[in-house]
Amino acid sequence: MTVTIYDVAREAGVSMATVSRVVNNNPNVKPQTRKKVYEAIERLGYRPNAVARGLASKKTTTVGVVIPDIANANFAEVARGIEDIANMYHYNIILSNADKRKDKEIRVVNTLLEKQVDGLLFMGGVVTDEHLQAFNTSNVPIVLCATTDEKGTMPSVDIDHEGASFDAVTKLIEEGHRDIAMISGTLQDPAGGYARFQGYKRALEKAGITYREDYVRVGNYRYESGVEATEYFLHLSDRPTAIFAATDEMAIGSIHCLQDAGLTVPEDVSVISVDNSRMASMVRPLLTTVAQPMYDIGAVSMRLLTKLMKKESVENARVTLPHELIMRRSVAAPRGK
Amino acid sequence: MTVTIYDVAREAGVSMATVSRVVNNNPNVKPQTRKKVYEAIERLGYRPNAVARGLASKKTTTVGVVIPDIANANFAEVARGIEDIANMYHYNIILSNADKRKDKEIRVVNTLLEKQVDGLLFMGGVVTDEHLQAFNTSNVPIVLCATTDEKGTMPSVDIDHEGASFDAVTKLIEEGHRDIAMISGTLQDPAGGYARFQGYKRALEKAGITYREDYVRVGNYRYESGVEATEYFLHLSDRPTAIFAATDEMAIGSIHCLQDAGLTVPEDVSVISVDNSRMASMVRPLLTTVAQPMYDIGAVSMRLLTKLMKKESVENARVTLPHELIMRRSVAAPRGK
DNA sequence: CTGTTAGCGCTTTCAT
DNA sequence: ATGAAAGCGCTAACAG
Repeated sequence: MTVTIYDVAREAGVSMATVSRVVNNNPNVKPQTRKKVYEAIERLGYRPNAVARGLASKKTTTVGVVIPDIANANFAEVARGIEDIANMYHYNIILSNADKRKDKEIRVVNTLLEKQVDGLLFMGGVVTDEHLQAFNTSNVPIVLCATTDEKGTMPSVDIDHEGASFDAVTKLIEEGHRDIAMISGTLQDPAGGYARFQGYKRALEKAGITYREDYVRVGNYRYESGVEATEYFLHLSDRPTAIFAATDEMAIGSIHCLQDAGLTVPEDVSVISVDNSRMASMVRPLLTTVAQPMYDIGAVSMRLLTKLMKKESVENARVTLPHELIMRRSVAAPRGK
Repeated sequence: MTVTIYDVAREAGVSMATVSRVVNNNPNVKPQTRKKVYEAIERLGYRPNAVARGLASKKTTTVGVVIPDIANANFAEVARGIEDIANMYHYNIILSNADKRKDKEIRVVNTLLEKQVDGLLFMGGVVTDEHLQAFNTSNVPIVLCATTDEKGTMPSVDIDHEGASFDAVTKLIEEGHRDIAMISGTLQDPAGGYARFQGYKRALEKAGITYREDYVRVGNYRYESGVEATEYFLHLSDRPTAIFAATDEMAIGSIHCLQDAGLTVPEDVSVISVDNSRMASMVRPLLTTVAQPMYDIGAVSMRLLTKLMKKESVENARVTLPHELIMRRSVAAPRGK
């Protein structure tokens, strides 16, 4: 019922080996023979079985990608970068969602490895010792994508979260702000959370501004937590003149909360964030934010992985991509300056 | 170097068959033996080779999902629904992006089939005869997800795009509007485009309102095209009192364009759309929109696929999920009513 | 409850 | 340029 390479061989009057050569574009086949084989393939509607091929050749031309949350626009963008480069090098990708849960992440890595992927891209999230342990059992290369491990033992591609955050807050300071609040991500998250918080603190410190605990609220990256945090700030006796949000989405929540309270952005309160998601251009006022090159993170990490899979030498297996401040309309000098 | 089932067998002093049985949770193994095998597995760090297993058993416990655009929030949501149900039934999924391009869609379907997926979910986009032809070569079940084929020959789960659109426009009419413009998607797209346009026309017709060509602009589903279309409407001598956008994103572009022109929504112009994406709650005013159950579309289609894969009988292989009007703040009666 | 033995459909030496 | 034959690592009768 399924037509195999053997059927094609018989139909074309050649051996399996020859059919295999034709299918794999091996040049050592007489054009005439090649033609015969192609015709037989056509006639029979033969479709190579990638599973059998994978078993025989020990290569699947497939790379596994574990993504923390497919519904997250940032990760989706990274995935696009991965896809594009994977296509270019003729790799297929298996995208597996891991729900940002450690147990599932590890399970998914193991499943992918069982499926004999030729390489693995591990995206986002915290990389614990348990992760490292799972990674170590692999005999195919793995690169971290949009995350890094503390130890620095794995190949990885990421941006400088701390620096991006530092730049955003510094911009506020340059505009003359001193009362700067932050809507942070969870501090357990080393990249989007902790690092950005550290950048905020460092910028303050450098400008000689004393850090105030009540100027920091921890959010969950979502819109709602942006509005909640901002509500809190508005109730403070000396409310901030500027708000730095760890993500665009929280920043937009913040802007709307401000506006709903009758304040105008940026005249009354400035808002800045990091991400530069598409939504940043879909608010009024347009959001000033630090752009992270998500697509590039995907592309570069996939490119790195191809090198590793081909056992090419790589000069630098831990790359940090540059970020950039995108000036739009949500930041201005504080009132009276 | 790679440890195989044979190594485990030797280490545990049993046969390959027994190891296979414990790995596959076959009850016909003495607990003691089972234990021995588990220990050997542990000691050797054995990881079953899914490729070999797939070849031998002719089952991969993997289903292929072709997604038109992974960066599209709607599709991502569908994917989540698929994922959740797939997990529940212990299927892995291979997510393949197809860039909304027909050639790539067909290529991707073939690749997935070569990889011997046990079933296929084809998401979004137009289903042409060429698609049908590719689907026909498959000997595993395929279900259309968030789309249908005109012919009605394939299993599918979708919503009633025409009806959703009709309901949105009818809401506007009930509020007293008669001058209703539409920002449509491309008319070549049968679901999000053409069907919604038809719904608009039918609602108008039913209310005895004459259709005006200059009240319809074709957009590309994106924010910017919402802005552009609305600019056009604003230049009309008798500008509409309400705007119906085929997607939330275009609706938000429309709202912002209106606001930038000094108009207020919904007092001066009402705006309604269909989608109910998360963004609908991230604008001012909050967007009134018809909700499509994207997650459910994914979940239901995956569930349907599992039945098909198990050759269970299904009563109805073409399901239409209900939509629902979500009243928020972007619609009001026209001025002077 | 356990072992033996054929394959699954293909790639890959090794000959010729 | 082509063919023969030996696996790849596993499952699935079948036998016992």
